Amino acid sequence: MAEPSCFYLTTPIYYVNDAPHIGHAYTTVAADILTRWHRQRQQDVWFLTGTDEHGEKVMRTAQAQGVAPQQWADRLVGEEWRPLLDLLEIKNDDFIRTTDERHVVAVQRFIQRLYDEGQIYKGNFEGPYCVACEEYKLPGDLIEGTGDQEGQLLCKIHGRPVELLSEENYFFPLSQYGDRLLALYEEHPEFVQPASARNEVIGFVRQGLRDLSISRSSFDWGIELPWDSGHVLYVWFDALLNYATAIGLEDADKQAEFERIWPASVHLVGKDILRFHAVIWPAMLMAAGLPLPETVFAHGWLLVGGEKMSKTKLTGIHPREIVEVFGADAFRYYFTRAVQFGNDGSFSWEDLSARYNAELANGLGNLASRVTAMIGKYFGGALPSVGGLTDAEAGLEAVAAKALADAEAAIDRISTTDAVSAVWTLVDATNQYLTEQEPWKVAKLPGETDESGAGVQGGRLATILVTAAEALRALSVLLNPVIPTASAALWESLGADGDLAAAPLASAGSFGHLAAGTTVTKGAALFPRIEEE
RNA sequence: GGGGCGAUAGCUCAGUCGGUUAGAGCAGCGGACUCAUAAUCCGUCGGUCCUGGGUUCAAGUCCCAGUCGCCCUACCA
Repeated sequence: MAEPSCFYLTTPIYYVNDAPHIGHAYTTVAADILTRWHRQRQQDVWFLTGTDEHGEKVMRTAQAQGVAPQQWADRLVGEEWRPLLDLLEIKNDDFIRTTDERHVVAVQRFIQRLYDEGQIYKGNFEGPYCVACEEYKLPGDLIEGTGDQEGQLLCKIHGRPVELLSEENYFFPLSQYGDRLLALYEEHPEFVQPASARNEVIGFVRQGLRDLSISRSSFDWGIELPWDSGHVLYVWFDALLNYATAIGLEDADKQAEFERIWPASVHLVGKDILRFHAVIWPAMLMAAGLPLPETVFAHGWLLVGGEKMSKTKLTGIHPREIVEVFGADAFRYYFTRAVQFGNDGSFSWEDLSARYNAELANGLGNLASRVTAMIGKYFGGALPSVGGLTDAEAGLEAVAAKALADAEAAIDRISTTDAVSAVWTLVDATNQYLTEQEPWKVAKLPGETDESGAGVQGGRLATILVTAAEALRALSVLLNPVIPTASAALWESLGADGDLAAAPLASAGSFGHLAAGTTVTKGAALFPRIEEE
């Protein structure tokens, strides 16, 4: 695969029906880690997130709260969705709302163009409608009535007879795209990832596609069809277009920007909305003659107590609950490390707490602490000059090189979990290196310290501590995409040169970057131990 | 009804193309060490790879049938 000129990654736009939970945060964090990683490679990156605000559900929720839909959306975006980004240290380049003027205008132009080209037709949608559900049902959602209701079809959920209703709608001929979509999946196996998601999509498309009703006339909270003000656009058709409208689709003034950024490198989605992204979205783009995204990546769910987290089952957890106790870095680290990206994974407070203490506090935090403390103790906080290197130093540097290479490869296959695992080998190897080299004992050997007890430049003690400090420098670069706050603190305490964000990722694969004489300070604990409450 | 995913150590999970004695982390147990956030390091205990068939020189891995769990089936990451 050719390296794209711009790494363009999107999260789904989140439905403003309710406040975020850790599942939404999980997606956003993964997206942030991937884009920060590419930026650390000094690559051109664009990272988009935002909110999906139209549709019947938002309208109803707003009504229930006694406010206009726009007010409701404004409130949730202002009080919940935007603050979530700050809470989690998300570094997005843009935030689009489907109620943004730029989006509405571009969507109308886009849909008008398809209409003018004859790619949208008017038809009758007729089907069994459940009044209680307020929606059309599929044959599979119905059961045969018995007794008094013999011969009637009943809604599976409500057990009451459905009515045959018809509605005049506009349709997108999705059924015509089946073959082209299957060819796409075949020719570009990377288009839908992971493989399990790809199989699911292929199986679904092989069953045959139905044309998609893309307008609604029963409510008005949506984007009006420009040629028929009695209809609003189906919310998914509206929502999917955000990925393109945000960067200038259908905007003559932003043509250059659009061409620079599009197509998307990765659309990150939860597996529940995979079909929209892997079936409808490419079909829409094909209809418009636009280049297709490279990859739609479906990740798994966070399970609580073995089940998909859900508000209705009271297992929804607000990200704030975790961040307030453990911090944003820990949130970002934990979900990345503990849940294999692409699979479902269990969340529990016990596991979070255990990993925080074992890996962040005892592993990385304590390592930083012991190294900076010894440089303070033996060298007054001034990094000494190295002496002769042994196999042990070369060995540790080799671990750093391999950690970098493995992590890079993992990021390229969108496995943030594997990337962090690879990086962590350097944390473990450095702790091990110190245990084996025993600098505290070396400090007592003759010739390693002068009369005042200060370490000697270029001695064995100096070499060990500089090597450990170099490993820490590499770690702060490698971990910057994952735990930016702690990485910055570590970088700072090492007195490393320049801006951490500007430190090329490649520099983490080798030692010798810290200048002798650099001031090393033992700062506050990166991850203070959190005792059980 | 149709479809997908999963089941591997007490817990959470890896396991590539079928290939030696099935791995990691945590928890447990034993030891070493004292620079450090009661930390770190080493060793060790621990498995009916869901069940039953099949293919194969060889199956956690492939095929068939089943059990259990979760989910999708067109508006929840």
